Amino acid sequence: MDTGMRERLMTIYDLLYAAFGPQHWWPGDSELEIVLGAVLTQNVAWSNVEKALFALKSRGLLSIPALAALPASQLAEFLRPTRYYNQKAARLQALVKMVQDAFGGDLDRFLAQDTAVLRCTLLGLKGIGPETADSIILYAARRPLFVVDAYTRRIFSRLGLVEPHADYHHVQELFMANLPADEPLFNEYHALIVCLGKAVCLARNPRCACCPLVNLCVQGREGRLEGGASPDGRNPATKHASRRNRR
DNA sequence: GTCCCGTTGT
DNA sequence: ACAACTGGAC
Repeated sequence: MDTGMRERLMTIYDLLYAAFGPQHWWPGDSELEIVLGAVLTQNVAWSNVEKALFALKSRGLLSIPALAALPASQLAEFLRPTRYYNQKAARLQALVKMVQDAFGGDLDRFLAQDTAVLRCTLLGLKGIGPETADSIILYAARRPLFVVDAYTRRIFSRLGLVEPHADYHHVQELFMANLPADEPLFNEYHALIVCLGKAVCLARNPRCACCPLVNLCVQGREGRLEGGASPDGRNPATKHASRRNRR
């Protein structure tokens, strides 16, 4: 384990924690809610996921047998706020039916499987890719797998620690090879990344002026050096400079 | 108009 | 590499 890189990753963690505080993830009352939320939040704002989960909860449908028995078209209506509602309805039902058929509807027993086996089973389902699988494993099964999402890629490529188009496994290895396999740490770290990603390190107009990591960041530093009084951190000089710095 | 805790099939 | 899936909040 590269102690220099470990120090850098922990410094970033400490700065994020100081800025945003503990996040207490996953937001949800049950393991089933975590699993459903992990699928429903794909490419959708969490506020929309909450609407869908509330629609199910208020009708007493937050159980594996109830979800499995629901007509797909009716489930899709409840999932409408989460975009791709037809796809997500079919995929959620495939998931809950698998737990019902292969594990007698016992979600705890499904989640208690060996981590590698669980991951393969999840990845074998349509609609569950690496991020969703790892979210379920970290936040519902409570195993120390680092979750990589679009925010992680964006933030850590802007920090200059990964290539902009590095694949999922490569980014995951940056964290897992340099940090202790500590479930509470991975839980909080990913939550803090999401916090920074949605409030500060935005895709088009990053708010570098109020970023707790600005002193560690290639883009943020350039924006500041080149007269980046620009509150949104976007000016022609910044764009040009960051392009020049790419490999 | 911007942004969103992606995955699949071409 | 890229389109399809295809809603709501600020």
